[in-house]
Amino acid sequence: MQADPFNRNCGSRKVLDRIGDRWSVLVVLTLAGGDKRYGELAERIDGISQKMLTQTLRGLERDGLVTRTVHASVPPRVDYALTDLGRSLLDLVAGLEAWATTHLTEVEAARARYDARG
Amino acid sequence: MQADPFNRNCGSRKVLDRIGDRWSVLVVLTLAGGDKRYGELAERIDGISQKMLTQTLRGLERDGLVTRTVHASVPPRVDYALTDLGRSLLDLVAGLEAWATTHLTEVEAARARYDARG
DNA sequence: CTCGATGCTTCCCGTTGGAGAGTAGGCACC
DNA sequence: GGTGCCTACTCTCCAACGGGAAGCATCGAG
Repeated sequence: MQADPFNRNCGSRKVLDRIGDRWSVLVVLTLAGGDKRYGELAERIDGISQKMLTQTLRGLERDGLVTRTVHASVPPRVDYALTDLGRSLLDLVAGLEAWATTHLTEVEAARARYDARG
Repeated sequence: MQADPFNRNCGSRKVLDRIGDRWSVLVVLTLAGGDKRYGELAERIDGISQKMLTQTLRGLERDGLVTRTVHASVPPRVDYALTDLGRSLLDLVAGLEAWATTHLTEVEAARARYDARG
């Protein structure tokens, strides 16, 4: 069986959904700078809800992209870090970020043009 | 003002959401092979609803990534194609697809491990 | 003995997305 | 002339998803 993201039942579609997820991209980018705590991630990624941060981290952990380390202290401390697999995604998501920032003005210009015509 | 996708109000966040969208990625990949009609896209991208296909195409058109050409014939014919801007995304989304397919087995293994521990 | 810190979890509700039926408009066949 | 048929949507209904806020568990500090 060949991997084919265009087939909705292929596992690669699910993988693509995960790595293309809006929050996953930002979490991975944030962890690029080294281990981060839950609160640090929440602070850096503006607009993410606690529920979605937890959910995204669980998904990334399940897929082997990040590790979750609990320190038995009070108050609790949980560190998240990229795995080797997660680090192999870094170039790609950094590329997405770079594209978004460098082509921002072109996209906004296109948008203005489109909206002007209606 | 510097573009920062981590800020929820920055335009680059919206651009990142668009190019990281599950359906946008698949539409762009499909259009990589040349112009496609609405029905061809719907057929190729397994599992997409008509509503989301229309919505995704409109979004991509608005952002200047694809063009929409209506041929005044009966039955109607509408062709979609990538713009230069859209083509500049190709390497990136092809990279995502490649990552998904090549690391599929690793991700599935990680998932099985995670689920086994629970 | 209450407060605060931290990392969640739960509840409520508005928004989003999927499924499927309906629409427009002219040609083609009976 | 009526009945389909074709394509690219558009509309309607409903389930699922995501945001916001509040609750929970733990233990030391004050």
